[in-house]
Amino acid sequence: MRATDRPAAGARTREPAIARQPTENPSPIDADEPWMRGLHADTGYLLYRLGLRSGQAFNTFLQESGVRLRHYAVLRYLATSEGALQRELSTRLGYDPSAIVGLVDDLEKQDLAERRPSPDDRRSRIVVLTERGRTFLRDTDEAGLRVTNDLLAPLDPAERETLHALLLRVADRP
Amino acid sequence: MRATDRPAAGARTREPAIARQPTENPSPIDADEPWMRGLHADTGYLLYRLGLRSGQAFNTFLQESGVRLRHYAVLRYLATSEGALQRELSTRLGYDPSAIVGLVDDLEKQDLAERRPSPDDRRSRIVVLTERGRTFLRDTDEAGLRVTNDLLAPLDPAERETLHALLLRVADRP
DNA sequence: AACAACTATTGACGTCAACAATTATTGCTT
DNA sequence: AAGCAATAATTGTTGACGTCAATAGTTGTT
Repeated sequence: MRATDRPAAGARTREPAIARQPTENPSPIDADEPWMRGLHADTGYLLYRLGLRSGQAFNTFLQESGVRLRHYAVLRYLATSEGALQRELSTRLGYDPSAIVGLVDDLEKQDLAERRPSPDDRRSRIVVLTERGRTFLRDTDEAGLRVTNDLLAPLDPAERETLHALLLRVADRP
Repeated sequence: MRATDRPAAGARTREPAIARQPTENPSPIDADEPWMRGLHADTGYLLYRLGLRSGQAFNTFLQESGVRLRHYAVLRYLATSEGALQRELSTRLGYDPSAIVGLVDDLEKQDLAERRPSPDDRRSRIVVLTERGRTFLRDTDEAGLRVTNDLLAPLDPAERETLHALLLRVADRP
């Protein structure tokens, strides 16, 4: 990959370039200069954009359930760990501690999780799934998978597997 | 205010997990249940999370430049299309029309882009890059690539290529 | 006993996405 | 040509979200 070669490509005859009538413009990506490559040429931007789309898809799926993606993430994490300190939820899920407060509040209001005092440290609260939280996860699991499958529709199973593995590699480093 | 905490917390020793909330789906609790797989088992969630990380990385990179990721996206789009209606920016970039207004406002304030009246339709404005916008893209291009490279550090070039191709396939369907 | 570090919590501030409503303009219909 | 639906840009509002600062209660250390 070219690192620092940007040798005075200037002299771009500043064409006025108006009135393109671009209602159905098929993106003329003939980049004679590197800085004018399209947005989709950047993997980071693709990730950003697909992340938004994925989050939206998940949220609309969860919309009927009363919880949102962030709550769902907490629930799923609790399903694997069976009890977690709020501080742990914060660091593992990447949310601010102050955000965890509200999330657990909401989950408690819906009887999907509950706080228990920690026997070791009275500062800490241990958040655990309730029975209703468990059945909620069980009932929504299938539909949740469908959301992802929908998102990855253009890929065949093998490609999805590859994508997942690559994303995992990228993600696994705090 | 820690007055009334957990009133009747008496018999809560082990949670024998009897479904007192009879759902219409009486599936029993098996050993390894699918609904308790980790969050990272879901590609959609991985995308969501990496998208957030990518967006943050881009924003911190752009922070010094005075613009943010959304502005940068507009600029990059303008670099390829050389003039676009705000409505076009809205649909192609996925932002709400009302968001485009503020973005173009900001870009105009910094003399990175400007609105021009459309000769065909007086309702429309054509947004074009200014000369300063072009040099801005040219100057920040290299650092922008570095952000993505940093994000994809765990992957070798071939894997990045694969990932990019897969993401492109997923993204390309409006 | 005093003090620094930590956990959960609250509050404030700015960003951001999703909608509804408004203004100016266009195109269609009659 | 006059009325009317559709459209482009804009304004405003609402709620979600991330970040940071500050606080109360608690722990461990000195």
